[in-house]
Amino acid sequence: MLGTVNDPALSTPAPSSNLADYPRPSVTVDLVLFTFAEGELRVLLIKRKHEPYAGAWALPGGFIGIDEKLEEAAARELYEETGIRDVYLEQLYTFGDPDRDPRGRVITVAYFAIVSADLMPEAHAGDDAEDTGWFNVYALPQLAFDHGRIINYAVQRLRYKLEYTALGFLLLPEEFTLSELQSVYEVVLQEKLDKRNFRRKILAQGILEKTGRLRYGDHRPAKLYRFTAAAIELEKARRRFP
Amino acid sequence: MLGTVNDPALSTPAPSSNLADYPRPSVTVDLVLFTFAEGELRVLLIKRKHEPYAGAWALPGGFIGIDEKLEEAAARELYEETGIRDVYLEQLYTFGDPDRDPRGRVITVAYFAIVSADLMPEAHAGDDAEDTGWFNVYALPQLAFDHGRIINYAVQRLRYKLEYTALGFLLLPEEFTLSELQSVYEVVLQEKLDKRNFRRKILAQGILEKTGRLRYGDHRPAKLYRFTAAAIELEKARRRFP
DNA sequence: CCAAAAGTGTTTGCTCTACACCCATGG
DNA sequence: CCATGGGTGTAGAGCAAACACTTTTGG
Repeated sequence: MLGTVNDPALSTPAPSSNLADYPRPSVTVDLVLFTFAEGELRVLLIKRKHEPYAGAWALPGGFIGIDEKLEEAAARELYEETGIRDVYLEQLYTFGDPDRDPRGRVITVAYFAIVSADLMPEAHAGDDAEDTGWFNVYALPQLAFDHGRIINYAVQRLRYKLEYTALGFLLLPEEFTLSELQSVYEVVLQEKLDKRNFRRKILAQGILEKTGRLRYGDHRPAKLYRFTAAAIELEKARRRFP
Repeated sequence: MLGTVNDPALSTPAPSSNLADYPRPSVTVDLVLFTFAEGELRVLLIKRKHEPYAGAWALPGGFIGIDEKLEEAAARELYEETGIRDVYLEQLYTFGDPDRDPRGRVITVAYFAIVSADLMPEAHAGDDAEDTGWFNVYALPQLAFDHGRIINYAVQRLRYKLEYTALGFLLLPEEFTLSELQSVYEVVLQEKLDKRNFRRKILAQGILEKTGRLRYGDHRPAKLYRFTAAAIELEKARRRFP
């Protein structure tokens, strides 16, 4: 039999169906962190410093601590590898095919995360990363492990969330124009939307308010909006797949 | 350092960021298997033979094999513990709080499953179970571990699936009356539906066909329907959260 | 013939879609 | 003054909800 019961924090002596009777896989968390900047839907990747796949781009993530909740591990790994904190986080899916990692059996619990472009502190590479970068979701480099598949899955989830909830605001800065918001929807859903219908629908939900400020650009200035505090609380509480 | 790399099927020698450097949790799969019988939404439970929680009711499940896909492990455990095979199966959520199992760190990947009442062979207790039984979801006994929470989560997912897909048929026998189908929706969604609107909507989808047979009961006989083969394939392929 | 479940249409309001022109500013 | 994106309303179609009575059988 391989391994031993390795949790010092728990006391019950192991009885008949002993954990030690079963080989144990390694378990990691990986994060798909989205943001929206310069008209692109972007995902955060790190360049791996170590084998396997040293030098390849991969999702931030790592091994769970033996006394750590899964979501805590996800938040910790993100912070350690990139310096980013306080993002919207929810569990995505668990990927566990036996051959997904050349080192052995590694099961990964993938998390889905969103950060606004303006709250996004400059990502900086942590210990396990040579570099970090934001990549356009529709133009990704070759990825380590099955991370391409994980990102595809996360993009589907994001589309779904945008169609059925108002979580789009998490991707944008605090203030934004309606055209910017529409652009988020168009880029994520990959379809063109009618301007008048989009505005009517989004305003009818009563979750936006004018900030009173204007964005000055090359031409006619646009009114700036923000999501109301009430709407933000409501959406965060809702989480249809917590 | 605890443990060793324990996957004999894979060959790459472990390089720098070694799996052996991290303590490994145990990983199990648990299944929430639903069916619908006698007007009740029911879930399959087994009575545990071993500690911890010996004698308590729990979800069928067990440790994953080290070379086994997660979904395969779920199907295998279900078969071993109950003799049931060939069910609709999809991943539900991964529960991994550090204190959810008194034996130590055990992460469980929960699966969501549905079987028709008629295909359901008599469940028989396997090696790890003293007994098995179908329980009304709305009248459950005390459950082992965090299995109550897992079932709640699965019921939410089932409601969701019924509202947005036509997966209700998986819960019923091959032939059923429209009133029986409506009753599935009412019991799962916990709301009363209008008979005429329900029938119109479900028939408009074009996924049902008359079998030509009738169900004779106490009173006026009801026409029997089945789902068309095309509709079944379509729904299985769709899986919005695969 | 009575009890009980099966079966059947219409009206109304709401939501979604398609669609085109004027406005305000910077250069 | 012109180029550019910002901003606005309406008509028609399709969908969802409310609502009550007749039919068929078993006992």
